[in-house]
Amino acid sequence: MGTTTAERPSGFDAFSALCPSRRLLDTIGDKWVSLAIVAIGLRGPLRYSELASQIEGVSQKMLTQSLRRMERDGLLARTVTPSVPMRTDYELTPLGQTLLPVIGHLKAWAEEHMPEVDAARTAYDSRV
Amino acid sequence: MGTTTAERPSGFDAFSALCPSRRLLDTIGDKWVSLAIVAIGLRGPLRYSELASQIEGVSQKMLTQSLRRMERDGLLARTVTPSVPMRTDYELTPLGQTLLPVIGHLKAWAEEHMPEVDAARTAYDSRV
DNA sequence: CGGGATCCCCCGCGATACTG
DNA sequence: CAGTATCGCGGGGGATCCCG
Repeated sequence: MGTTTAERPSGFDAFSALCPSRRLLDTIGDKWVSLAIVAIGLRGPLRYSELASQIEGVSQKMLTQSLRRMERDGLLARTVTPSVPMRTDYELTPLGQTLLPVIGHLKAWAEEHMPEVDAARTAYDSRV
Repeated sequence: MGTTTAERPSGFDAFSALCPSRRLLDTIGDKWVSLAIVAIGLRGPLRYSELASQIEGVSQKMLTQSLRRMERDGLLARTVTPSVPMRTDYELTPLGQTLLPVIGHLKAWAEEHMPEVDAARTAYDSRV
């Protein structure tokens, strides 16, 4: 409020400590959330176990927790098929789909610029 | 390596647990890193104190830590002017500038879609 | 298969104090 | 002004067990 940021037509500003958009920014920037969005977005609806194997190294707890939060935030839809054994599918909602390209670029940036970042680190570490 | 992800010309894949790009993804998705990138990118070179006031609620420790990591990763350049009192300016490197639009969209998405997310949360919480 | 519930440990992070 | 160093705790997150 006090500090004038450029324009923010939405009325939300992540620079503000108490603005809810800051929390949201933190959520969508999360590692597991990002990978889940991209995985589901690229591969269509995915089952829980497919997500777990796709996102290597994610613990059961973190995966479930992330999926729940994303469902609550309206980013993805959960469909349970009560067969035996049961089956659960996750897919992006229209809202989640608008986030896909954004996060897709983030992940792509990390993969594309890894060599440059590595070089920068080596240079930085060799100094002093 | 085992699981085939689409294509990855770079050879890096954040879905892989040990791939360094996963750590990088985690870094650039960080709240403080994101806000710092956007702040510097939008306002030109900024001094330490300007960043601190711009990014409300960030602690000295986290701000310094984030800036150091970003400098090491080649995302921003640090210029120290040894006057009295001293002065330090941070600006984006060319590499950091390529990241700016990506993170800018992330922050913008959070601010623009906050109402929809809020509505989704209310709907979710009212069920059960 | 797709989770929920618990335990527990580690360290991220804030608060505080000091320095060039 | 722009940091560094240290302490202390809260909770994020892994491991484990169990259930529908």
